[in-house]
Amino acid sequence: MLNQSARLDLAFQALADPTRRGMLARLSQGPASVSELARPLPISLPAVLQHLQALEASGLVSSEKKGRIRTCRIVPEALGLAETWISEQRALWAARLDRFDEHVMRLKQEGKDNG
Amino acid sequence: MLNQSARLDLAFQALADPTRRGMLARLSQGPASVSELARPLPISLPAVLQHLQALEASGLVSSEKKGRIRTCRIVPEALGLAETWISEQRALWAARLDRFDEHVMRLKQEGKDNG
DNA sequence: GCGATACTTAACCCTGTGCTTAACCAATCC
DNA sequence: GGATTGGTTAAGCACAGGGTTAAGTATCGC
Repeated sequence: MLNQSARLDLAFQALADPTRRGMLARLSQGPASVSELARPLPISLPAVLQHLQALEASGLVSSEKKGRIRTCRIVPEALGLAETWISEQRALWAARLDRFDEHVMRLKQEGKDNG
Repeated sequence: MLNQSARLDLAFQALADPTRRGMLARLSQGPASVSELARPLPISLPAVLQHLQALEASGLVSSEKKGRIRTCRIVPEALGLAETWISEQRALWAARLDRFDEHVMRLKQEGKDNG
């Protein structure tokens, strides 16, 4: 079992590559086989496999093999983890900014009082 | 000037490390000096510097030096880019899921018609 | 000025990532 | 059943990432 932080590592790392984001974008329009994913890409099939493994390790994508073709699909919940982390950080930051605004206003007020 | 994809690369890559996420979390509560960022971390100061450089390269953090201390702060807009990309993907996926639901319903309907 | 403080740079090490080619296995197709 | 298609594994290579120590530079406080 992976802890939260390790899962975020894998998710963000998976997202940090344009090839993998491209594969993800393709998959967000529907399932695809490995060769379908590879077709638009300028790299070899084994390279695509490795990217796919990174995506699966991160939980962003799942796949299953039937006959000789492997079908890949997006796992939507996984993106939620990353999105949640980001929006939490933004919330924290926003809360601090609010306090800072108050602080600035107080400073301005003092400026008026003294000038 | 960096294009969108390169900026996403840097942003997600910066987020893909627990040390950097920790620094970011610290900074979301307010500006800090380099040594303040380093204090809770089990690594050397140069290592912290390098993480800081990664964060600055991604645009997530900015810093300025005054006297001998460098003060680092979050750049809130930068997180928006990453968040936007994720939510766009989710929107695409959701749209496809809707179409899939329709499809399933149509299939069910046909099942009823034939059975 | 002198020592302590706060970074910064440089040089290096080890591991991980992204890619390749070559060879291999397993389902289809004719 | 032999060729083709779809995927997989293995081996190897180049380079980037994350860490170290050691040595430098620029304030600050006395």
